[in-house]
Amino acid sequence: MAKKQNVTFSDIAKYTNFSKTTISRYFNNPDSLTLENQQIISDALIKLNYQENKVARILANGKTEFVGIIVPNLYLHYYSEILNQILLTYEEFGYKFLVFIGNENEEIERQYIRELMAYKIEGLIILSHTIPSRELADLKVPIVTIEREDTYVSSVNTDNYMGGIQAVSLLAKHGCDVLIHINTPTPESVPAYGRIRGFEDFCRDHQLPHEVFLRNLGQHYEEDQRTLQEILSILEEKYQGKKKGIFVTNDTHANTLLNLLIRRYGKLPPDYYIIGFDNSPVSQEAVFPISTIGQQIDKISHEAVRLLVEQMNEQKKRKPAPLTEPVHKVIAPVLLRRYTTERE
Amino acid sequence: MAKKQNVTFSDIAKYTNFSKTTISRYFNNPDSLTLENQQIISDALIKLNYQENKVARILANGKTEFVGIIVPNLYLHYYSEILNQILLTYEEFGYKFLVFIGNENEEIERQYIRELMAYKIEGLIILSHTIPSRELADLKVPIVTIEREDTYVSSVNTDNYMGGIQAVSLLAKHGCDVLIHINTPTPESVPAYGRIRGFEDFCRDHQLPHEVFLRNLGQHYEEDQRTLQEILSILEEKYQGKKKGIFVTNDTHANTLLNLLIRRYGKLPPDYYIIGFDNSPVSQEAVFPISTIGQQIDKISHEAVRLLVEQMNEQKKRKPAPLTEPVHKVIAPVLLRRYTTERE
DNA sequence: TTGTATGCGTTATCAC
DNA sequence: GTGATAACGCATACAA
Repeated sequence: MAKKQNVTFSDIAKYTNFSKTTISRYFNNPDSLTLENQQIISDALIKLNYQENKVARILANGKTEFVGIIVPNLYLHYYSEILNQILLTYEEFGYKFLVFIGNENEEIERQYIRELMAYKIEGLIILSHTIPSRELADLKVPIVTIEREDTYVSSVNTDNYMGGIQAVSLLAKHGCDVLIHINTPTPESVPAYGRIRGFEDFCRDHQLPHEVFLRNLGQHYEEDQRTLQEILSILEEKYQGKKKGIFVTNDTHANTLLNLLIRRYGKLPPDYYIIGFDNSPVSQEAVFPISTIGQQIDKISHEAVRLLVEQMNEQKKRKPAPLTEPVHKVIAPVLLRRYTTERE
Repeated sequence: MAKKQNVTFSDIAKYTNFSKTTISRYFNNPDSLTLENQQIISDALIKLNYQENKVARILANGKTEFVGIIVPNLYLHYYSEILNQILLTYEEFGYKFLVFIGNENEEIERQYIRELMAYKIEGLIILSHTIPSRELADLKVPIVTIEREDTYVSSVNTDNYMGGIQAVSLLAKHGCDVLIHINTPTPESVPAYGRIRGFEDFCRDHQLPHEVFLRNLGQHYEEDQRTLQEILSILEEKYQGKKKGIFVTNDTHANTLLNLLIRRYGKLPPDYYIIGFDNSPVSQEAVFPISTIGQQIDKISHEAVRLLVEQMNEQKKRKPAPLTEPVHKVIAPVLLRRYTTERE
């Protein structure tokens, strides 16, 4: 028996002696049919083995239910977990996600965006840092960014400033003699800069001895390790005998630092207090669980999609009233005390 | 000035005094136009600010260039890295990816697949374990699975058997008195079962004392830690004074085991040799770098997409000749010797 | 409650 | 090298 082409509304209409319109209505507004006729069509669908075609539907009604996502990478747990949580919102909102990895290349990312636009995405979520928000705002699509420069577009970010305060104040409360912050050089326009500001403001306000190390980290593990070892050597010499409270800007680097100490001393020496940021798995799975400022990734992701859905729904109205001002949502971080600050 | 609707081929045709057909050709077969006319159209596109609409193109020519992916989760680095590598193949092959998180729920995953089919995906990559390959094979789409039961569908897997052999033979070469394998209960149909077989075959063939522990791992870190601690207690008692070579089925658990030893002894005791599996970041970032059997995730992912593209291209021919037999590709793992086996 | 006619934006077929 | 016309499969205004 020759393989038939795809079954369409026409076939079903012919088979059931209804019109295509009625078949369409069966899917989009079943209540407008009699129960009896619903049953007839329902049976026909099974008999003919109908497979719906959403592409045709898109062309007809303009709603793709596609959302584009551009992530810098999935190597960092933070990004993969954000993506994880975003994808899970399909259950709640029904949007399908077209995902691209950013490549850190502006021109390539522009091409990705063009491609996404060609597929008529209804909204866009951006985590990569390359394209300025000024440019993103010009795209005629609702946009939400997460933890990146967001002057001209809506966004969801962790309250990094509060996180910085929480971290350093915990260290201060434990009576550390000197407060250290280790971070990478961060532009002030990036939300994560708030961690540095929070740290510095707190120390200044409370007149506490402190020092900030800004070094390029995050390229390769071995390199990061060397960089952190250098910082450690400086600390050992400069603050010998003092109780050192170290706020590291993420758990991965906090873990590297912890490991350097353990390799040297077989334990975490009593004059070191460490706290990281993110609550990524490594903070729990370290030899000694690392205190950290936990980002609520589930909330961030959910809020980002919710915000986007809101704007996408607005677009679907007869007379859409797009946002006049970008909306910036801020999610509070959570302080998690673990061994590296609470071991006495 | 009123916002115009989307610019279409009609508008361009009108503007340039060509027909829609010619505009279409400009995109799909530019060489069939004179250079002069190409220029005219090219200018018009810019002047009118044309944005291409691939949805309409899909409806007309049937090629969506969509590939569906179902991953169990992105929490495990293995999965997120596979996804990462798969997404990167966009550069090479141009396929767009619609990604779903599997949820470990058969019925939900079936719904995801229906949704993907409704969007006329050209191919499907499956990493989740819930739906039997027998059922997957019935979908009228090219399919490739990765590291899961694959009896009736094409697949790409690591050579787990060889990996098991490599791991245990390294431990044996170091003169371990007893060889231990820690794993979760694994059905024989899952490729990862090869690790157990490799371990057992090697030990049997060389008549080496050995023991396999099959325990439920991978739920929660604390629980895994308890389970591994129990195993450790057994080993300490049963094989006291003996040189123990332990092959753990993944790096995460190998790291947990290592941490338990370090917390107790402040170092890795000389009678313990440990090797993991996967070469995930944690194996490098552990206090002492963990030897491991590295999965070549880049190769696995690339090969999976390549295999899929091959089948998708076949489908596009006038008279497609689908595979009569599923193809099973196997990627060799790589032995990585690090501190936990090489520290003397 | 159901049907008719038309449109969505592109590609394919067949002419010229 | 270019054009007219008919698909592709569904949704929607309007009519009945």
